[in-house]
Amino acid sequence: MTAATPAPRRAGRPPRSLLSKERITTAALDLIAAEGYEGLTMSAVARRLRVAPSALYNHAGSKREVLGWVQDHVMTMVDVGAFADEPWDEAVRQWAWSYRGIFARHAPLVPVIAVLPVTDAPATLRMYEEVARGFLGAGWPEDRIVPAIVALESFIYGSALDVTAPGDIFDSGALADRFPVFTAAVRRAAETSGAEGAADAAFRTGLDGMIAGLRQQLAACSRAGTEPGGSPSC
Amino acid sequence: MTAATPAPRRAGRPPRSLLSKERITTAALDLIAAEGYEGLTMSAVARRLRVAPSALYNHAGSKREVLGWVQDHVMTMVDVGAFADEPWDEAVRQWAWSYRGIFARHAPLVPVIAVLPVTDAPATLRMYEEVARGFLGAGWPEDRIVPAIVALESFIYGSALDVTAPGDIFDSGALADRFPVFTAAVRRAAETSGAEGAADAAFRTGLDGMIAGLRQQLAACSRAGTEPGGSPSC
DNA sequence: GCCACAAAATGAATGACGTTCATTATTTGG
DNA sequence: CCAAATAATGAACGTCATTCATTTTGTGGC
Repeated sequence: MTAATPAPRRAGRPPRSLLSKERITTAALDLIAAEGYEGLTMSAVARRLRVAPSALYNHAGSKREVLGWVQDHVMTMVDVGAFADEPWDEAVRQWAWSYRGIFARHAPLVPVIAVLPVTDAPATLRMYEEVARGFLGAGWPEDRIVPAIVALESFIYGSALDVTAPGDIFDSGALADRFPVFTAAVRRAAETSGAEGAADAAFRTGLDGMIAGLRQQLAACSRAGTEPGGSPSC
Repeated sequence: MTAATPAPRRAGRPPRSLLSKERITTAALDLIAAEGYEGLTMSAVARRLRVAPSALYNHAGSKREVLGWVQDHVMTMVDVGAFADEPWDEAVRQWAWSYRGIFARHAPLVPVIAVLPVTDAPATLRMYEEVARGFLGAGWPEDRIVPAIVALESFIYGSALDVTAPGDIFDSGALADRFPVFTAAVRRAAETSGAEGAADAAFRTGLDGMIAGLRQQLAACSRAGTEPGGSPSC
Protein backbone atom coordinates (compact mmCIF):
# COMPACT_ATOMS: atom_id res chain seq x y z
CA MET A 1 0.00 0.00 0.00
CA THR A 2 3.00 2.21 0.40
CA ALA A 3 5.15 3.40 -2.52
CA ALA A 4 5.50 1.01 -5.47
CA THR A 5 9.20 1.76 -5.67
CA PRO A 6 11.00 -0.56 -3.27
CA ALA A 7 12.30 2.08 -0.88
CA PRO A 8 15.59 3.66 -1.98
CA ARG A 9 18.58 2.34 -0.14
CA ARG A 10 20.24 4.63 2.34
CA ALA A 11 23.96 5.18 2.31
CA GLY A 12 26.15 2.82 4.30
CA ARG A 13 27.19 -0.79 4.08
CA PRO A 14 24.22 -3.07 3.36
CA PRO A 15 23.50 -6.12 5.60
CA ARG A 16 24.40 -8.48 2.78
CA SER A 17 26.83 -7.51 0.04
CA LEU A 18 25.03 -6.52 -3.14
CA LEU A 19 27.96 -6.89 -5.50
CA SER A 20 30.59 -9.42 -6.41
CA LYS A 21 32.89 -10.17 -9.28
CA GLU A 22 30.39 -12.74 -10.55
CA ARG A 23 27.37 -10.45 -10.35
CA ILE A 24 29.19 -7.63 -12.09
CA THR A 25 30.38 -9.96 -14.82
CA THR A 26 26.91 -11.35 -15.39
CA ALA A 27 25.38 -7.90 -15.52
CA ALA A 28 28.00 -6.79 -18.04
CA LEU A 29 27.36 -9.83 -20.22
CA ASP A 30 23.59 -9.29 -20.10
CA LEU A 31 24.10 -5.69 -21.07
CA ILE A 32 26.36 -6.63 -23.97
CA ALA A 33 23.81 -9.15 -25.19
CA ALA A 34 21.03 -6.58 -24.97
CA GLU A 35 22.70 -3.43 -26.24
CA GLY A 36 26.16 -4.31 -27.53
CA TYR A 37 29.44 -2.91 -26.37
CA GLU A 38 28.40 0.71 -26.97
CA GLY A 39 25.91 0.17 -24.18
CA LEU A 40 28.50 -1.20 -21.80
CA THR A 41 29.18 1.69 -19.45
CA MET A 42 29.91 1.57 -15.77
CA SER A 43 26.72 3.53 -15.17
CA ALA A 44 24.66 1.05 -17.14
CA VAL A 45 26.16 -1.90 -15.29
CA ALA A 46 25.44 -0.16 -11.99
CA ARG A 47 21.87 0.63 -13.06
CA ARG A 48 21.26 -3.01 -13.95
CA LEU A 49 22.48 -4.01 -10.49
CA ARG A 50 20.41 -1.25 -8.82
CA VAL A 51 23.50 0.29 -7.37
CA ALA A 52 25.38 3.56 -7.59
CA PRO A 53 28.19 3.61 -10.18
CA SER A 54 30.80 4.32 -7.57
CA ALA A 55 29.89 1.12 -5.74
CA LEU A 56 31.45 -0.87 -8.56
CA TYR A 57 34.85 0.48 -7.63
CA ASN A 58 34.78 -1.36 -4.33
CA HIS A 59 35.12 -4.55 -6.40
CA ALA A 60 36.78 -3.60 -9.67
CA GLY A 61 39.72 -1.29 -10.01
CA SER A 62 38.65 -0.08 -13.42
CA LYS A 63 36.38 -0.76 -16.36
CA ARG A 64 39.31 -2.52 -18.00
CA GLU A 65 39.32 -5.01 -15.14
CA VAL A 66 35.62 -5.69 -15.71
CA LEU A 67 36.38 -6.27 -19.37
CA GLY A 68 38.99 -8.76 -18.29
CA TRP A 69 36.37 -10.69 -16.31
CA VAL A 70 34.02 -10.62 -19.29
CA GLN A 71 36.79 -11.85 -21.55
CA ASP A 72 37.57 -14.77 -19.30
CA HIS A 73 33.93 -15.75 -19.19
CA VAL A 74 33.59 -15.54 -22.96
CA MET A 75 36.53 -17.93 -23.25
CA THR A 76 34.49 -20.63 -21.53
CA MET A 77 32.19 -20.61 -24.57
CA VAL A 78 34.98 -21.66 -26.92
CA ASP A 79 34.58 -25.32 -27.83
CA VAL A 80 37.74 -27.35 -27.23
CA GLY A 81 35.94 -30.70 -27.16
CA ALA A 82 37.27 -31.84 -30.51
CA PHE A 83 40.78 -32.19 -29.14
CA ALA A 84 39.54 -35.17 -27.14
CA ASP A 85 38.28 -37.31 -29.98
CA GLU A 86 39.27 -35.88 -33.35
CA PRO A 87 42.56 -35.96 -35.23
CA TRP A 88 44.71 -32.86 -34.90
CA ASP A 89 43.68 -31.19 -38.17
CA GLU A 90 39.99 -31.52 -37.53
CA ALA A 91 40.26 -30.56 -33.87
CA VAL A 92 42.12 -27.37 -34.71
CA ARG A 93 39.58 -26.58 -37.39
CA GLN A 94 36.61 -26.97 -35.06
CA TRP A 95 38.30 -25.07 -32.26
CA ALA A 96 39.25 -22.22 -34.55
CA TRP A 97 35.79 -21.85 -36.07
CA SER A 98 34.22 -21.82 -32.63
CA TYR A 99 36.78 -19.36 -31.31
CA ARG A 100 36.34 -16.97 -34.23
CA GLY A 101 32.54 -17.16 -34.15
CA ILE A 102 32.41 -16.22 -30.51
CA PHE A 103 34.85 -13.34 -30.69
CA ALA A 104 33.19 -12.01 -33.82
CA ARG A 105 30.26 -11.28 -31.49
CA HIS A 106 32.71 -9.81 -28.97
CA ALA A 107 35.01 -7.96 -31.35
CA PRO A 108 35.67 -5.04 -28.95
CA LEU A 109 37.34 -7.54 -26.63
CA VAL A 110 39.97 -8.45 -29.21
CA PRO A 111 42.25 -5.45 -28.65
CA VAL A 112 41.81 -5.96 -24.91
CA ILE A 113 42.89 -9.60 -24.89
CA ALA A 114 46.09 -8.80 -26.72
CA VAL A 115 47.36 -6.75 -23.80
CA LEU A 116 45.73 -8.63 -20.94
CA PRO A 117 47.92 -11.03 -18.96
CA VAL A 118 46.44 -14.46 -18.47
CA THR A 119 47.43 -14.69 -14.83
CA ASP A 120 43.99 -14.03 -13.39
CA ALA A 121 42.01 -15.65 -16.18
CA PRO A 122 41.46 -19.28 -15.22
CA ALA A 123 39.01 -20.04 -18.00
CA THR A 124 41.45 -18.74 -20.55
CA LEU A 125 44.22 -20.86 -19.07
CA ARG A 126 41.93 -23.87 -19.12
CA MET A 127 41.37 -23.40 -22.84
CA TYR A 128 45.09 -23.09 -23.52
CA GLU A 129 45.71 -26.20 -21.46
CA GLU A 130 43.27 -28.25 -23.53
CA VAL A 131 44.69 -26.98 -26.80
CA ALA A 132 48.27 -27.55 -25.68
CA ARG A 133 47.37 -31.11 -24.65
CA GLY A 134 45.90 -31.67 -28.09
CA PHE A 135 49.07 -30.48 -29.76
CA LEU A 136 51.31 -32.53 -27.50
CA GLY A 137 49.23 -35.65 -28.13
CA ALA A 138 49.53 -35.08 -31.87
CA GLY A 139 53.29 -35.26 -31.60
CA TRP A 140 54.22 -31.59 -31.49
CA PRO A 141 57.57 -30.85 -29.82
CA GLU A 142 57.01 -28.94 -26.62
CA ASP A 143 58.86 -25.80 -27.72
CA ARG A 144 56.90 -25.43 -30.94
CA ILE A 145 53.43 -25.55 -29.37
CA VAL A 146 53.13 -21.99 -28.10
CA PRO A 147 54.31 -20.30 -31.32
CA ALA A 148 51.82 -22.40 -33.28
CA ILE A 149 48.95 -21.55 -30.93
CA VAL A 150 49.82 -17.86 -30.97
CA ALA A 151 49.97 -17.88 -34.76
CA LEU A 152 46.55 -19.49 -35.00
CA GLU A 153 45.16 -17.15 -32.38
CA SER A 154 46.48 -14.09 -34.18
CA PHE A 155 44.74 -15.26 -37.32
CA ILE A 156 41.56 -15.93 -35.39
CA TYR A 157 41.53 -12.50 -33.77
CA GLY A 158 42.18 -10.74 -37.05
CA SER A 159 39.45 -12.77 -38.68
CA ALA A 160 37.01 -11.99 -35.87
CA LEU A 161 37.54 -8.30 -36.58
CA ASP A 162 37.07 -8.98 -40.27
CA VAL A 163 33.64 -10.49 -39.65
CA THR A 164 32.39 -7.17 -38.29
CA ALA A 165 33.45 -5.32 -41.44
CA PRO A 166 30.70 -4.01 -43.71
CA GLY A 167 30.08 -6.13 -46.80
CA ASP A 168 31.07 -3.40 -49.22
CA ILE A 169 34.34 -2.56 -47.45
CA PHE A 170 36.34 -3.22 -50.63
CA ASP A 171 34.17 -1.08 -52.86
CA SER A 172 36.71 1.15 -54.60
CA GLY A 173 33.99 3.58 -55.67
CA ALA A 174 35.08 6.45 -57.89
CA LEU A 175 38.72 5.31 -57.83
CA ALA A 176 37.91 1.95 -59.40
CA ASP A 177 39.49 2.71 -62.79
CA ARG A 178 42.79 3.64 -61.16
CA PHE A 179 43.00 0.20 -59.55
CA PRO A 180 41.64 -2.20 -62.16
CA VAL A 181 43.28 -5.44 -61.07
CA PHE A 182 42.10 -5.23 -57.49
CA THR A 183 38.65 -4.01 -58.50
CA ALA A 184 38.21 -6.96 -60.86
CA ALA A 185 39.44 -9.38 -58.21
CA VAL A 186 36.94 -8.01 -55.69
CA ARG A 187 34.08 -8.42 -58.17
CA ARG A 188 35.10 -11.96 -59.02
CA ALA A 189 35.42 -12.90 -55.37
CA ALA A 190 31.96 -11.55 -54.65
CA GLU A 191 30.47 -13.54 -57.52
CA THR A 192 32.21 -16.74 -56.46
CA SER A 193 31.75 -16.75 -52.72
CA GLY A 194 28.00 -16.89 -53.23
CA ALA A 195 26.02 -18.00 -50.22
CA GLU A 196 29.10 -18.28 -48.03
CA GLY A 197 29.96 -14.78 -46.89
CA ALA A 198 33.21 -13.21 -48.00
CA ALA A 199 34.56 -13.26 -44.45
CA ASP A 200 33.78 -16.96 -44.07
CA ALA A 201 35.43 -17.76 -47.39
CA ALA A 202 38.58 -15.88 -46.39
CA PHE A 203 38.66 -17.57 -43.00
CA ARG A 204 38.27 -21.01 -44.53
CA THR A 205 41.03 -20.28 -47.02
CA GLY A 206 43.43 -19.01 -44.38
CA LEU A 207 42.64 -21.62 -41.77
CA ASP A 208 42.95 -24.58 -44.11
CA GLY A 209 46.13 -23.05 -45.46
CA MET A 210 47.66 -22.49 -42.06
CA ILE A 211 46.73 -25.94 -40.79
CA ALA A 212 48.31 -27.51 -43.85
CA GLY A 213 51.38 -25.32 -43.49
CA LEU A 214 51.80 -26.07 -39.80
CA ARG A 215 51.43 -29.80 -40.39
CA GLN A 216 54.11 -29.54 -43.03
CA GLN A 217 56.43 -27.73 -40.59
CA LEU A 218 55.76 -30.42 -38.01
CA ALA A 219 56.63 -33.14 -40.48
CA ALA A 220 59.85 -31.36 -41.42
CA CYS A 221 60.67 -30.98 -37.74
CA SER A 222 60.16 -34.61 -36.82
CA ARG A 223 62.17 -35.66 -39.84
CA ALA A 224 65.02 -33.39 -38.73
CA GLY A 225 64.67 -34.65 -35.17
CA THR A 226 65.38 -38.28 -36.09
CA GLU A 227 68.51 -37.35 -38.00
CA PRO A 228 71.80 -36.34 -36.38
CA GLY A 229 72.25 -32.55 -36.31
CA GLY A 230 68.60 -31.66 -36.74
CA SER A 231 67.77 -28.01 -37.26
CA PRO A 232 67.93 -26.09 -33.98
CA SER A 233 64.56 -24.46 -34.71
CA CYS A 234 62.93 -27.88 -34.32
CA MET B 1 58.49 45.63 -28.24
CA THR B 2 54.90 44.48 -27.91
CA ALA B 3 53.83 41.13 -26.42
CA ALA B 4 56.05 38.13 -27.12
CA THR B 5 52.99 36.00 -27.91
CA PRO B 6 52.14 36.46 -31.58
CA ALA B 7 48.81 38.25 -31.16
CA PRO B 8 45.86 35.89 -30.62
CA ARG B 9 43.66 35.46 -33.64
CA ARG B 10 40.25 37.08 -33.58
CA ALA B 11 37.14 35.16 -34.57
CA GLY B 12 36.10 35.06 -38.20
CA ARG B 13 37.39 33.46 -41.35
CA PRO B 14 41.14 33.95 -41.72
CA PRO B 15 42.64 35.44 -44.95
CA ARG B 16 44.28 32.15 -45.81
CA SER B 17 42.85 28.85 -44.63
CA LEU B 18 44.77 27.49 -41.67
CA LEU B 19 43.58 23.91 -41.93
CA SER B 20 43.30 21.18 -44.49
CA LYS B 21 43.00 17.41 -44.55
CA GLU B 22 46.75 17.16 -45.11
CA ARG B 23 47.71 19.48 -42.29
CA ILE B 24 45.41 17.76 -39.85
CA THR B 25 46.74 14.35 -40.86
CA THR B 26 50.34 15.48 -40.46
CA ALA B 27 49.65 17.00 -37.08
CA ALA B 28 47.95 13.80 -35.94
CA LEU B 29 50.89 11.69 -37.12
CA ASP B 30 53.40 13.97 -35.38
CA LEU B 31 51.38 13.73 -32.23
CA ILE B 32 51.21 9.95 -32.42
CA ALA B 33 54.96 9.78 -32.95
CA ALA B 34 55.57 12.08 -30.00
CA GLU B 35 53.04 10.86 -27.45
CA GLY B 36 51.36 7.73 -28.80
CA TYR B 37 47.70 7.18 -29.40
CA GLU B 38 46.72 8.09 -25.84
CA GLY B 39 47.89 11.60 -26.70
CA LEU B 40 45.83 11.77 -29.86
CA THR B 41 42.90 13.94 -28.88
CA MET B 42 41.09 16.51 -30.97
CA SER B 43 42.21 19.17 -28.53
CA ALA B 44 45.85 18.13 -28.86
CA VAL B 45 45.68 18.14 -32.65
CA ALA B 46 44.10 21.59 -32.56
CA ARG B 47 46.73 22.85 -30.12
CA ARG B 48 49.51 21.65 -32.40
CA LEU B 49 47.91 23.54 -35.27
CA ARG B 50 47.37 26.62 -33.09
CA VAL B 51 43.67 26.48 -33.68
CA ALA B 52 40.54 26.04 -31.61
CA PRO B 53 39.32 22.43 -31.37
CA SER B 54 36.01 23.26 -32.99
CA ALA B 55 37.81 24.51 -36.11
CA LEU B 56 38.72 20.92 -36.92
CA TYR B 57 35.08 20.12 -37.48
CA ASN B 58 34.97 22.39 -40.52
CA HIS B 59 37.21 19.81 -42.22
CA ALA B 60 36.59 16.48 -40.50
CA GLY B 61 33.22 15.14 -39.54
CA SER B 62 34.58 13.26 -36.57
CA LYS B 63 37.70 11.97 -34.91
CA ARG B 64 37.02 8.65 -36.61
CA GLU B 65 37.38 10.37 -39.97
CA VAL B 66 40.75 11.78 -38.92
CA LEU B 67 41.79 8.28 -37.90
CA GLY B 68 40.81 7.16 -41.39
CA TRP B 69 43.15 9.73 -42.90
CA VAL B 70 45.94 8.62 -40.60
CA GLN B 71 45.32 5.01 -41.50
CA ASP B 72 45.54 5.72 -45.21
CA HIS B 73 48.80 7.58 -44.74
CA VAL B 74 50.27 4.76 -42.67
CA MET B 75 49.46 2.38 -45.52
CA THR B 76 51.88 4.26 -47.77
CA MET B 77 54.70 3.07 -45.49
CA VAL B 78 53.99 -0.60 -46.24
CA ASP B 79 56.61 -1.94 -48.61
CA VAL B 80 55.12 -3.66 -51.67
CA GLY B 81 58.28 -3.40 -53.75
CA ALA B 82 59.10 -7.08 -53.55
CA PHE B 83 56.13 -7.98 -55.75
CA ALA B 84 58.00 -6.37 -58.65
CA ASP B 85 61.13 -8.49 -58.57
CA GLU B 86 60.79 -11.40 -56.19
CA PRO B 87 59.03 -14.73 -56.54
CA TRP B 88 55.59 -14.90 -54.97
CA ASP B 89 56.61 -16.60 -51.71
CA GLU B 90 59.36 -14.16 -50.97
CA ALA B 91 57.33 -11.12 -52.01
CA VAL B 92 54.48 -12.09 -49.71
CA ARG B 93 56.92 -12.67 -46.90
CA GLN B 94 58.58 -9.28 -47.26
CA TRP B 95 55.26 -7.49 -47.66
CA ALA B 96 53.78 -9.20 -44.62
CA TRP B 97 56.75 -8.45 -42.36
CA SER B 98 56.69 -4.82 -43.40
CA TYR B 99 52.92 -4.58 -42.95
CA ARG B 100 53.01 -6.12 -39.49
CA GLY B 101 55.96 -4.05 -38.36
CA ILE B 102 54.24 -0.82 -39.24
CA PHE B 103 50.89 -1.64 -37.71
CA ALA B 104 52.53 -2.94 -34.59
CA ARG B 105 53.51 0.69 -34.04
CA HIS B 106 49.94 1.72 -34.90
CA ALA B 107 48.05 -1.02 -33.13
CA PRO B 108 45.10 1.20 -32.14
CA LEU B 109 44.37 1.60 -35.85
CA VAL B 110 43.79 -2.11 -36.31
CA PRO B 111 40.22 -2.21 -34.98
CA VAL B 112 39.51 0.92 -36.99
CA ILE B 113 40.67 -0.50 -40.31
CA ALA B 114 38.47 -3.53 -39.95
CA VAL B 115 35.34 -1.39 -40.13
CA LEU B 116 36.60 1.36 -42.43
CA PRO B 117 35.52 1.21 -46.09
CA VAL B 118 38.35 1.60 -48.54
CA THR B 119 36.43 3.97 -50.79
CA ASP B 120 38.16 7.16 -49.69
CA ALA B 121 41.54 5.61 -48.99
CA PRO B 122 43.60 5.84 -52.18
CA ALA B 123 46.87 4.77 -50.59
CA THR B 124 45.21 1.68 -49.21
CA LEU B 125 43.75 0.88 -52.60
CA ARG B 126 47.14 1.38 -54.20
CA MET B 127 48.65 -1.18 -51.86
CA TYR B 128 45.90 -3.69 -52.60
CA GLU B 129 46.40 -3.09 -56.31
CA GLU B 130 50.10 -3.91 -56.11
CA VAL B 131 49.50 -7.03 -54.05
CA ALA B 132 46.70 -8.20 -56.33
CA ARG B 133 48.95 -7.72 -59.35
CA GLY B 134 51.60 -9.80 -57.65
CA PHE B 135 49.15 -12.62 -57.03
CA LEU B 136 47.76 -12.48 -60.55
CA GLY B 137 51.26 -12.57 -62.02
CA ALA B 138 52.06 -15.62 -59.90
CA GLY B 139 49.21 -17.50 -61.52
CA TRP B 140 46.46 -17.07 -58.95
CA PRO B 141 42.93 -17.37 -60.33
CA GLU B 142 41.14 -14.05 -60.10
CA ASP B 143 38.43 -15.22 -57.74
CA ARG B 144 40.89 -16.66 -55.19
CA ILE B 145 42.99 -13.53 -54.80
CA VAL B 146 40.82 -11.53 -52.42
CA PRO B 147 40.16 -14.36 -49.97
CA ALA B 148 43.89 -15.06 -49.84
CA ILE B 149 44.76 -11.41 -49.25
CA VAL B 150 42.10 -11.07 -46.57
CA ALA B 151 43.35 -14.20 -44.85
CA LEU B 152 46.91 -12.89 -44.81
CA GLU B 153 45.75 -9.50 -43.66
CA SER B 154 43.73 -10.97 -40.82
CA PHE B 155 46.80 -12.82 -39.65
CA ILE B 156 48.89 -9.66 -39.98
CA TYR B 157 46.45 -7.56 -37.96
CA GLY B 158 46.17 -10.16 -35.24
CA SER B 159 49.93 -10.45 -35.12
CA ALA B 160 50.35 -6.68 -34.94
CA LEU B 161 48.18 -6.70 -31.83
CA ASP B 162 50.23 -9.56 -30.47
CA VAL B 163 53.44 -7.53 -30.75
CA THR B 164 52.08 -5.00 -28.27
CA ALA B 165 51.39 -7.68 -25.68
CA PRO B 166 53.60 -7.72 -22.56
CA GLY B 167 56.32 -10.34 -22.59
CA ASP B 168 54.94 -12.22 -19.60
CA ILE B 169 51.37 -12.37 -20.92
CA PHE B 170 51.35 -16.17 -20.66
CA ASP B 171 52.63 -16.29 -17.10
CA SER B 172 50.13 -18.56 -15.38
CA GLY B 173 51.25 -17.36 -11.95
CA ALA B 174 49.64 -19.08 -8.99
CA LEU B 175 47.49 -21.28 -11.24
CA ALA B 176 50.49 -22.89 -12.90
CA ASP B 177 50.08 -26.30 -11.25
CA ARG B 178 46.49 -26.57 -12.44
CA PHE B 179 47.64 -26.20 -16.05
CA PRO B 180 50.91 -28.11 -16.27
CA VAL B 181 51.05 -28.87 -19.98
CA PHE B 182 50.54 -25.29 -21.08
CA THR B 183 52.85 -23.95 -18.40
CA ALA B 184 55.64 -26.27 -19.50
CA ALA B 185 55.09 -25.37 -23.15
CA VAL B 186 55.33 -21.67 -22.33
CA ARG B 187 58.59 -22.19 -20.47
CA ARG B 188 60.06 -24.26 -23.28
CA ALA B 189 59.03 -21.70 -25.89
CA ALA B 190 60.66 -18.90 -23.91
CA GLU B 191 63.89 -20.90 -23.62
CA THR B 192 63.96 -21.73 -27.32
CA SER B 193 62.96 -18.45 -28.94
CA GLY B 194 66.06 -16.86 -27.46
CA ALA B 195 67.10 -13.62 -29.08
CA GLU B 196 64.14 -13.59 -31.43
CA GLY B 197 61.15 -12.35 -29.46
CA ALA B 198 58.23 -14.66 -28.84
CA ALA B 199 55.98 -12.55 -31.04
CA ASP B 200 58.44 -12.67 -33.92
CA ALA B 201 58.81 -16.43 -33.59
CA ALA B 202 55.06 -16.90 -33.68
CA PHE B 203 54.70 -14.61 -36.66
CA ARG B 204 57.41 -16.42 -38.58
CA THR B 205 55.82 -19.77 -37.79
CA GLY B 206 52.37 -18.66 -38.87
CA LEU B 207 53.46 -16.73 -41.93
CA ASP B 208 55.68 -19.46 -43.31
CA GLY B 209 52.91 -21.92 -42.59
CA MET B 210 50.23 -19.90 -44.28
CA ILE B 211 52.37 -19.17 -47.33
CA ALA B 212 53.12 -22.86 -47.71
CA GLY B 213 49.47 -23.74 -47.22
CA LEU B 214 48.24 -21.17 -49.71
CA ARG B 215 50.77 -22.30 -52.30
CA GLN B 216 49.53 -25.83 -51.80
CA GLN B 217 45.91 -24.71 -52.33
CA LEU B 218 46.98 -22.89 -55.47
CA ALA B 219 48.67 -25.99 -56.81
CA ALA B 220 45.57 -28.08 -56.08
CA CYS B 221 43.44 -25.46 -57.82
CA SER B 222 45.50 -25.31 -60.98
CA ARG B 223 45.57 -29.09 -61.12
CA ALA B 224 41.78 -29.19 -60.84
CA GLY B 225 41.47 -26.44 -63.41
CA THR B 226 43.23 -28.43 -66.13
CA GLU B 227 40.99 -31.40 -65.58
CA PRO B 228 37.35 -31.63 -66.68
CA GLY B 229 34.94 -30.94 -63.84
CA GLY B 230 37.41 -29.12 -61.63
CA SER B 231 36.25 -28.26 -58.13
CA PRO B 232 33.91 -25.22 -58.16
CA SER B 233 35.86 -23.65 -55.30
CA CYS B 234 38.81 -23.19 -57.67
C1' DG C 1 30.27 -7.84 24.87
C1' DC C 2 32.72 -3.91 23.40
C1' DC C 3 35.46 -1.43 20.18
C1' DA C 4 38.39 -0.31 16.47
C1' DC C 5 38.82 -1.12 11.87
C1' DA C 6 37.74 -2.99 7.43
C1' DA C 7 34.23 -3.33 3.97
C1' DA C 8 30.56 -1.67 1.11
C1' DA C 9 27.21 1.28 -0.03
C1' DT C 10 25.56 6.52 -1.42
C1' DG C 11 25.85 10.86 -3.69
C1' DA C 12 28.29 14.76 -5.07
C1' DA C 13 32.09 16.29 -7.68
C1' DT C 14 35.83 16.16 -11.15
C1' DG C 15 38.19 16.19 -15.30
C1' DA C 16 38.69 14.41 -20.06
C1' DC C 17 37.01 14.34 -24.30
C1' DG C 18 34.21 14.55 -28.49
C1' DT C 19 31.07 17.44 -30.40
C1' DT C 20 27.61 21.34 -31.32
C1' DC C 21 26.27 26.04 -31.76
C1' DA C 22 26.01 31.03 -32.03
C1' DT C 23 28.88 34.51 -33.67
C1' DT C 24 32.20 36.84 -36.52
C1' DA C 25 35.01 37.79 -40.35
C1' DT C 26 36.64 36.81 -44.99
C1' DT C 27 36.54 34.86 -49.52
C1' DT C 28 34.05 33.70 -53.60
C1' DG C 29 30.46 33.27 -57.25
C1' DG C 30 26.74 35.36 -59.85
C1' DC D 1 28.43 44.67 -55.44
C1' DC D 2 25.98 41.65 -52.80
C1' DA D 3 24.59 37.05 -51.10
C1' DA D 4 26.12 32.87 -49.70
C1' DA D 5 29.48 29.71 -48.60
C1' DT D 6 33.58 29.10 -45.83
C1' DA D 7 36.40 28.98 -41.85
C1' DA D 8 37.74 30.64 -37.75
C1' DT D 9 36.60 31.64 -32.28
C1' DG D 10 34.80 30.69 -27.81
C1' DA D 11 31.30 29.06 -24.92
C1' DA D 12 28.66 25.26 -23.77
C1' DC D 13 26.90 20.43 -23.51
C1' DG D 14 26.65 15.55 -22.58
C1' DT D 15 28.82 11.36 -21.64
C1' DC D 16 31.89 8.68 -19.15
C1' DA D 17 35.24 6.89 -16.05
C1' DT D 18 36.83 7.77 -11.76
C1' DT D 19 37.57 9.90 -6.95
C1' DC D 20 36.24 11.40 -2.47
C1' DA D 21 33.81 12.43 1.74
C1' DT D 22 30.32 10.33 4.30
C1' DT D 23 27.44 6.83 6.25
C1' DT D 24 26.36 2.39 7.75
C1' DT D 25 27.29 -2.34 8.85
C1' DG D 26 29.98 -6.54 9.55
C1' DT D 27 34.02 -8.63 12.01
C1' DG D 28 38.14 -9.94 14.70
C1' DG D 29 40.77 -9.18 18.94
C1' DC D 30 40.75 -8.04 23.83
